[in-house]
Amino acid sequence: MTLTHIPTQNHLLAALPENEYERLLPHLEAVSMPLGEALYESGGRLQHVYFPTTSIVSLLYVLEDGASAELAVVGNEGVLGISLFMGGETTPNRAVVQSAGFGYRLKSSLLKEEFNRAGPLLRLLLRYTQALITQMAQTAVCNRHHSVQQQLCRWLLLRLDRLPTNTLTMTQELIANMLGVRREGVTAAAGALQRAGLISYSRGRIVVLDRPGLEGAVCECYAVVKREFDRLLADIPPGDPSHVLGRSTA
Amino acid sequence: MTLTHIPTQNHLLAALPENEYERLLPHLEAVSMPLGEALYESGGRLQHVYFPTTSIVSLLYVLEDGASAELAVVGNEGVLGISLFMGGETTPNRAVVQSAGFGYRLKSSLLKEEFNRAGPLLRLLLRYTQALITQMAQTAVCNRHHSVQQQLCRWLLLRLDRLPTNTLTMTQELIANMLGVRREGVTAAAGALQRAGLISYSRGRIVVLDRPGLEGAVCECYAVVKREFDRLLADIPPGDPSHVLGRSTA
DNA sequence: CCGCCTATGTTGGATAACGTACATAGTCGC
DNA sequence: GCGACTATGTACGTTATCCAACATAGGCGG
Repeated sequence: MTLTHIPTQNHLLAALPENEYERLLPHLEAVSMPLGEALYESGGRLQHVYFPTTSIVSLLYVLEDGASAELAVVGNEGVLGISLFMGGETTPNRAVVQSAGFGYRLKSSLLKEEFNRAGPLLRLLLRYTQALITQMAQTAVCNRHHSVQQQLCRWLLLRLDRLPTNTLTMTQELIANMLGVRREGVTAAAGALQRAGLISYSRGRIVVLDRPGLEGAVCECYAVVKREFDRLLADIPPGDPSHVLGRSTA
Repeated sequence: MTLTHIPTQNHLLAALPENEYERLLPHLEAVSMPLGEALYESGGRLQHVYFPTTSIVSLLYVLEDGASAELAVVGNEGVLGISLFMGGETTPNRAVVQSAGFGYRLKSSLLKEEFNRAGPLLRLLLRYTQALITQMAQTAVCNRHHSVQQQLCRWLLLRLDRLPTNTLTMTQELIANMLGVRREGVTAAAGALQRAGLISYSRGRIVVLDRPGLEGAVCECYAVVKREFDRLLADIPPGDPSHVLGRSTA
């Protein structure tokens, strides 16, 4: 149970060398991240960077007319608030918790201090940022060229990779907001996937029945992003329990 | 004439403190960047970062089926090859020269050396990278929600900002590749803009007649990107001639 | 000047997604 | 169990973009 509240469940934190991690540890504040919470708003100033452990956060852009689109999704492989260390302080989009859970946060001032050491944390965060850039780029291309159904598959798989279960809690209405399409479009695409036996859903509860099947129905965009994340964050061990325990008891 | 070959025509280089700039100067190699040249291919390893002075480069993503889309455009305000300092070494897209001109390049090894100093160059490049991220994000949203005509306006204005003239050399076929739409779609959109008296074009030569008019026809995406670039790179002086001469004669 | 090549213009039909409206059907609280 | 609410399903016509094919027309070389 205590395992659900250990910083090294976040892959970036877990990848830090022992001494770096120890230095950071006293400053990492465990936070609950409830569904729907906005970590930051467009143009808003962040006070912390967030390292999700069991939550999933969506980077959304909301247009003036209210239409929206998801730019990227961040889970325990990543961090929120890159504009703090990139130097811009703010960024013109929103970060909204899409799957409730926990995470750790670090005060902006502390992060910058760490960053100025130009040590492993900097290299790690920049590497992750490049992976995030790839995800955003792929989203741009996918938006242009692929069908709603293909994009829905990509969307599902990106979340599946960041969850311990094969069940997602998310209405078609909200999915539509994120894909930037109408709700009916999602209904049609989801219906087709259900008829194909790949997923099953009812009232906001989506169960993935056939992951390989989904991977067969998705466009190339998913694999490209996954491959880049794997490549860029290869030296970052995913939550190895002994590793985690070793640290938490140290 | 010699002014066309001065590194400080690139805004990033111009923004470096005197001593930093002087240290870099001997290593900056002037290069011609002819139309159509690929600075790097998808997944290809870069040997240099490029600082355009009079050229414009397009970051393109090419899908497996040959369809393509532009992710961002880089001119004398920026730099190409961010994956070298972000740590990924490669990136899954192409960089193609869209408007012939000149630029300067810096060996990858030298850049990393500079980068490890964690000085002004690092901060500058990261700041620029955030601006680039904004441009890519906006492209993703624009692809989803705005019409071909609006996107064409955005495309034109982004280039206009990076050129000393109001004339672009680019066929509708190539524009279509970059916007990720059909050539006929560009013909239709360009025709409408021409009838509205905003542009005039013939055989690959586009003249912008009414820039304010274009700005009225463009979607919000252009202004968002421009505002972010201005904000993030505000302390970076655009090519001030005396500044340039002062340095080049120093 | 002529022919070729390339850029642009136009057409007609197909498709995907949109906007609106309304129908069904779980789920929750009383 | 009943009503209200919310999620999902379905239908309509509209629009934007796509695909394919072909028509003009500028520019360049011989």
